[in-house]
Amino acid sequence: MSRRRAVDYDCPVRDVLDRIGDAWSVLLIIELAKAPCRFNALRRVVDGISQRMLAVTLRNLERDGLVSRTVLDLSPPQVEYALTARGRSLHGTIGQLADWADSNQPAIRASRANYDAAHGAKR
Amino acid sequence: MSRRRAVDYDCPVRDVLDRIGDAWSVLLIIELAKAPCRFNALRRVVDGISQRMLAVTLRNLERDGLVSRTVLDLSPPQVEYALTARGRSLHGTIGQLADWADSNQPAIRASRANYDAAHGAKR
DNA sequence: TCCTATAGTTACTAATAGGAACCACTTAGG
DNA sequence: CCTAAGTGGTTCCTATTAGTAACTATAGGA
Repeated sequence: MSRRRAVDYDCPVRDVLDRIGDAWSVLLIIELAKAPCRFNALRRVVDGISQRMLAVTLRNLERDGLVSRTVLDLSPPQVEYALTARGRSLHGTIGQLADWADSNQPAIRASRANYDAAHGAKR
Repeated sequence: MSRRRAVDYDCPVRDVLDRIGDAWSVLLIIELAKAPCRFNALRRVVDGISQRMLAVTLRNLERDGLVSRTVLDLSPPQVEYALTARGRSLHGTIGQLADWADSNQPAIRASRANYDAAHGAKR
C-alpha cells in the first residue's frame, strides 16, 4: 500500500479501505462486536489467523481507535480487547456492506463463472 | 490473497472486500458513476493509475458484472466502460462507507497521531 | 516519416502479507 | 523440580502480489 502513498491521495475512503480492506480486520471487528475478548480467545475463535497477524491487526485497529486494549491486573496478566464506540459505528456500516454482499454474491459468482467460460479460463 | 484462500472462507463479505479492498476499483467505480468513459480518458482522469492496473482493474470489475465493456466500431476502435445496474448499486453502498469515512477521518487521524506519539514512532 | 492517439499485453521487481519459530512469564501436574 | 501448557506477544524469513516500465499493433494527422 505504500506505493499508493506515492500518489498520496488524502482521500478518507482510502484510509478506511486500507484498514478494512484486509481479511482479518473485518473478521475481528465482527467477532469483537459480539463480545469483548482476550488475545488467545480471539485466536481460537477466528480460526486460521496466526499469532502475528492477530497481533498486527489488533494493533492497527487500536491505533485507529476502533478497538480498546485493556491489561487486566491478574496473574497471569490478561489483555482484553473490545470495540470502542467508533469501532461499533464502523461495525454498523460494515453491516450495510455485508447486506449488499449477501444479496449480490450469487449474481457475482455467476457473473464470474460466465466471464471465465466466455474468455477461457486461460489468460 | 491466495493464502487466505487456503483457509477458504466462502464469506460474501470477503468476496466484496477482495474487490473493493484495492485502491483503484473504488476510484474507478466513483468515476464511472459520474459518466461512462473510455480507457484513456479514465487513465487521464484517475491520475496515477498505470495502464496495466487500469486494464487489470477494469477486467476484474467487468468479470464481477459491475462494469460493462462496449467496443465501439469506429476507427480507431474505442472501448467504452460504464457501470452496470449492479455497479451502481454498489456505488450507493460505497457511498455509505464514504460518509462514515468522511465523518470519522479526523478522529482516526488524531487517534493515529496520538498512538504513534504514545508508543514512539519507532516500533 | 514521425508523432500522436487508440487499447491494451508482457516482463520484471520491490514491497508486503503471512507463516514458522522463538521469547518471557505463570500456573498446574506428576 | 522438571515438564507441559497457558498467558501475550516478537523476530525472522519468504512466497506472492501489486505495481511500473517497456513493448505491441493499428490509424490519423502534419
